[in-house]
Amino acid sequence: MAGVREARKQQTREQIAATALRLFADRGFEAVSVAEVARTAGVTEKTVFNHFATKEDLVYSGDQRFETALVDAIDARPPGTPVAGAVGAFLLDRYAGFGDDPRRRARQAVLARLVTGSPALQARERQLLARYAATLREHIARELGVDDDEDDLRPQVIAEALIAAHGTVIGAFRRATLSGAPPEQYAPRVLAAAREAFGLLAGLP
Amino acid sequence: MAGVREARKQQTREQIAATALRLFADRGFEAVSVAEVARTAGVTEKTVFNHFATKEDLVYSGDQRFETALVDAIDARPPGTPVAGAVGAFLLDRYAGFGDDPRRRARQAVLARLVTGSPALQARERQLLARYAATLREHIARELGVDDDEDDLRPQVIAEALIAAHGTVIGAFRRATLSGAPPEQYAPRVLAAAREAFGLLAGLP
DNA sequence: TCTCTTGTTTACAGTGACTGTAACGAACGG
DNA sequence: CCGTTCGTTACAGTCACTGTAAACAAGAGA
Repeated sequence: MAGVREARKQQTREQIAATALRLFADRGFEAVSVAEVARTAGVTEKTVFNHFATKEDLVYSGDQRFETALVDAIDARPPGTPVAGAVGAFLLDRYAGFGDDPRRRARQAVLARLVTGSPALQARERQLLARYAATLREHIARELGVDDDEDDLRPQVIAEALIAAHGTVIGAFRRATLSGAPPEQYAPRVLAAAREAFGLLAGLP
Repeated sequence: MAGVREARKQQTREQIAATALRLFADRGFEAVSVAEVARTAGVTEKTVFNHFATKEDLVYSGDQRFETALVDAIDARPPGTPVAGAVGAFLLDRYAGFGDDPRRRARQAVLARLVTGSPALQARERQLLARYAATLREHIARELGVDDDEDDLRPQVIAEALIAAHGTVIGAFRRATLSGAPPEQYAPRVLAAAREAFGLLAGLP
């Protein structure tokens, strides 16, 4: 099971994703066709779609991690802590570490430019956020002792409000990143704004 | 300017939209191609795209009305009332009138089936909600005396939370509609849930 | 080592949403 | 009555994405 085959496959996948991100960064998401990504990566177009269901997935190939981290944070919260509070703390902690790693920060900058320039990627992002919210809802429903799929909308509203705040903060960081200002300057400001934003929702759970 | 031309154009547009909705209702959104809509409506595919930018727009052709109603409700609120409260009241009032008109209710049922069955339409709906939220944000920012485009994220978070609650309620009505139960039965329950949901956000502005 | 199976990639053909352009014809304005 | 405007058509093309069968290399078993 320690396969040469699996390794090759993974390698192909990463090769494709890396090529795609480079091309997109150079010329924009819409201006590069999947065919060109495939050609540049040295594979067939079909192979690209065997690895990535949509063109947008080429950009959001590492999204699974965030959701698992979020769920882990919820499951690891000290007993008695409300889910909403744990989520807020988790997110704020994550923002605080924004751009510690320069490589990561560079990647964020590229992503910021891509997403702000592409409606398709924005749609994809909304879809991701909606998925996070759905996951969150289940956890909150459990905590509140609400039978999910019942007529109580509070879990979903709380979940969506938290995720909306998250999306808003992400957007703020993006705008700040694109402004060209040095991160040391804007990071504290945005972080303070994020704290304030989540403070609004503190009374929720 | 009282044109025969404009009338014809409008007629063509409505003819296309009606045909499309009928076909979609019969066989599902994805199963009907734009080419077929055009053929059935007696026009060219290009004409369809001259009137509707995307296939999804064929379903959401009457969306503008909601946004203007929302804005009107905000502008018409009694002085001193917070925007968030006015919006909540406006939405709750709207839900209360849900399905008064049988024709409207039938249309809602069709839409419910279409949207729950089509990821593309769900994406479109998220986009619409995001636009509403953006509009709301501007109004809330003005009320709070916040320079929009500044580092204060509260207006956007409040706006998105309200719109998220709206989306949640819509979804609840959809699920109830699709359950096949009579509206007299589920409407009060969902309405109560909606009140509770907006009650959560009452402390916001 | 030989062989049979399994899984990844390719070649190829096709669908469907959407765009651009030039031409046609009917309503408009004078 | 005539030139212009504008909605529609005909046509050709791009691009994301799918299905299928064949090529080929890796894994498992004898």
